[in-house]
Amino acid sequence: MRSRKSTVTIQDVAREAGVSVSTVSRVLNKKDYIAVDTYEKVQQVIDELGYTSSLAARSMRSYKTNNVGLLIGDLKNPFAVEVMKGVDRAIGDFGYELIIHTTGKDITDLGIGWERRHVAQLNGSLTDGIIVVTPTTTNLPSAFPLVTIDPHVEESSFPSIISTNRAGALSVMEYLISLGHHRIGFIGGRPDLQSAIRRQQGYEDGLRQANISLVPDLIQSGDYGRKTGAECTRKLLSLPNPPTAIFAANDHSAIGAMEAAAEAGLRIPEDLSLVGFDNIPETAFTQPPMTTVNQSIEELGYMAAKILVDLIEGKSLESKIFKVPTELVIRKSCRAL
Amino acid sequence: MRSRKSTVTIQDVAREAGVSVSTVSRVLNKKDYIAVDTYEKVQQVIDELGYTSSLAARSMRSYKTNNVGLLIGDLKNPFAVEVMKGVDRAIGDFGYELIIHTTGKDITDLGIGWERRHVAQLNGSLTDGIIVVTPTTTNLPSAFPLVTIDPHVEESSFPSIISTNRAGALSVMEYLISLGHHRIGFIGGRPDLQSAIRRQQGYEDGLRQANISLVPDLIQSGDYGRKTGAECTRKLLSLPNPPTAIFAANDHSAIGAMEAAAEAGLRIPEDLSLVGFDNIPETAFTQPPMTTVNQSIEELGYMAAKILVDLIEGKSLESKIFKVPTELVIRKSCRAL
DNA sequence: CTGTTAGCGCCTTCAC
DNA sequence: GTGAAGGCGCTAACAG
Repeated sequence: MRSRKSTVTIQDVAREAGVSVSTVSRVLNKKDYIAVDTYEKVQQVIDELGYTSSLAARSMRSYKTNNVGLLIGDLKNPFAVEVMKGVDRAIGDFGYELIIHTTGKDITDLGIGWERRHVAQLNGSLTDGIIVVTPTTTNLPSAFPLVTIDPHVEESSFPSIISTNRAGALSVMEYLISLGHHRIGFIGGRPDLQSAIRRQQGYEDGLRQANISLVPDLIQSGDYGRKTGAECTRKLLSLPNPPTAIFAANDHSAIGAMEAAAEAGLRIPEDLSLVGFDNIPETAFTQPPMTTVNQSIEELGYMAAKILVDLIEGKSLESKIFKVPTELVIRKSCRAL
Repeated sequence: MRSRKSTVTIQDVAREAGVSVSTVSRVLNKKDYIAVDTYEKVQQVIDELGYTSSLAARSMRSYKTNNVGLLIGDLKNPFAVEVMKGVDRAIGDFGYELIIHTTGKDITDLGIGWERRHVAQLNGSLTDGIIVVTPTTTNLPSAFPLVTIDPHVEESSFPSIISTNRAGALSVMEYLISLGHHRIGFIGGRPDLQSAIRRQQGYEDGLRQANISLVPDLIQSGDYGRKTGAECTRKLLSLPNPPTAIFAANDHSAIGAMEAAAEAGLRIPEDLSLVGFDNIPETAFTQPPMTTVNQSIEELGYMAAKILVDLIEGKSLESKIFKVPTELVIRKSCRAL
């Protein structure tokens, strides 16, 4: 428990400056007219005492905090971290500040209600609006501006920003098929994530579009992890009729696949073509550099913040779903058959 | 400006449940004895209305928020992001929640006072204590628990966690020298950062310890950036008597150095040995894999949080400076002469 | 066990 | 121009 008075409050400033609290409040908010010397006097005392108004008290009264909230379940998730960077850049551009709230716990350890709780906790007091990253529920308070990024559920009552995972995966398939590949293996991601589902859809759509029939054995379900990527690859390679190319649903799996291929004595791209997804920095340095899909997660965050600010400032939105494009990055892990 | 009543408050719950606000407050805080049926009734209303207490109001009264604050100037700094992950993990372990505050602006655009302002803003209202990453000033409010990570200034009035940059750099030098290198180039980091200064000290100490005289030409001052790393390397290589090994103050510079070496037709490690610092993921994938120093920045964050929690809970500290060890990671970018 | 009372620090009327 | 009073949503004392 903390001692009662250790922060300097507006009262202290008022007393020291010999004015009333309301006068101090006025100079703080630079509104209303104030005598120049009063202003200067107060300002000086503020500096002397190192006074700063309490966010809590202020936001309780003023209903406008100039803060944007960002709710992240789990910082261990690199996706969330990347989003955060984008949001951070955006709020800087738009003149807001950012409050990120996390629990440090594994998202799976938290009850269902945590998102709701945290949203309510921030909104209506500390922040003017909130961005929620990959919310697992639609049941969120709707009284305040709220934007979701990559929601798990298809239909959301809030504006949401999503990455064009399906389209990105499709472009991978088109590329691979244009190179002459027909037997293309797929290493799936975590089945509970929308992104993984969409990427697999893209894989299947690509096949369908080229009239190549889908071979269930060629689809392995992974978990976005490196080790699992390697395992899936081993299974794929031990097939009686192994694939000539493998599309991994994310770069980590793809790196695992690369390792498994090396173990099996296979050269990339000569003996096996390989494509990842995400364009994480490591992919530029693998041997050979990996062809992958850049999805600019950071851009997702930026756009979310931009839209939230529009919402806060009362602008009307053109749409409810905003898509951030993905883009194939061709490097050297694939070859034409 | 927001409409007056869009959040459901404790008052609403009280009215709906037919009890007083204090009763609601009691069931919220699970203290004091309450009749079971009253408890259930209130709890039910809370659920129905989806009520959540306002962080702002609560922390204004209770002086204990169970939140730890983390002040980060600039999320573009990977160091800060890594620290953040460690802090996040720690607060999860210790049962706190985390509030991160950033401005999204370039740290250089902010006045000197920003850290002070933000600390005051969080502490004394929202958080029970604060961690400040690489503070540039000692002039911080001291009324509340506060821990700094890698402060720019040598002498700090707060507990600080620092990385053993000097020792890590020294171990690099010992390694290089044990390999028979005498002409060792150094690519410095941003001179305004303590870490950079310390690493350079380690370089110089290593030389001194082995009785190798310091050659000013072999020391290039960089900025932790990849491009600058390449430039410095070009200068180093064009010396009449070029170094046989280069120690770059961070991995990004080292990767730049690798590129410059390739340009010059030099093979690593055959023609030039190279060591970086930080152990960023990319270094495991460079060609050849880079020898570097692992400094576990994440661990810095974890320890900072641990110490802050001790402080908050009134435990006494053994010391004021806490060091997190660094460790040489030997890969394949160096060879014996 | 529960209601009443008093603020936490601040901003916003409304007077003067 | 400036001060006094009221209340934002909540918890902590004190009665009952």
